[in-house]
Amino acid sequence: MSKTFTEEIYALVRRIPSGRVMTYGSVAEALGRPRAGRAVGTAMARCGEASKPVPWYRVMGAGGKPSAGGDSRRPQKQRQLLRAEGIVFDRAGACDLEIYEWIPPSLKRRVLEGKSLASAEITPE
DNA sequence: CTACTGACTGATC
DNA sequence: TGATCAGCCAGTA
Repeated sequence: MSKTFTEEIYALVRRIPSGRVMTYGSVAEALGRPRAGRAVGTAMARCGEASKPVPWYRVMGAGGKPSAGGDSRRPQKQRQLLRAEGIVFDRAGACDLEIYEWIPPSLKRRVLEGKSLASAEITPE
């Protein structure tokens, strides 16, 4: 039970289906720490050291735009990989989270029980 | 234990 | 539309 927050992040990110994405903030929120988006970013920066591969490119900034973080080529590569999964980006280089953002089943259930099910219901498929 | 560091985010300018 | 500022966080030195 001493799984580190980072490991939980990797586990969740690995569950994101192809063609779907999550934001740093939503990942943190899904793990019970709505204000830990920054820590999520730090973890993604080291996902290469994870025991199993992590689809880091399926995690982007809150605006639906790929994150930079120093390397200006990463966002480009990220978009390329996501487009290969069917995701479409607008001229500003952002995708519509209302369509592609994935809501973890466990969290989705909680949302439905609560009240606002906004984006949780309009997810495709 | 304290200090510093980011692939964050929303508000401001 | 783009740059800056100030909170928030877990991991690392």
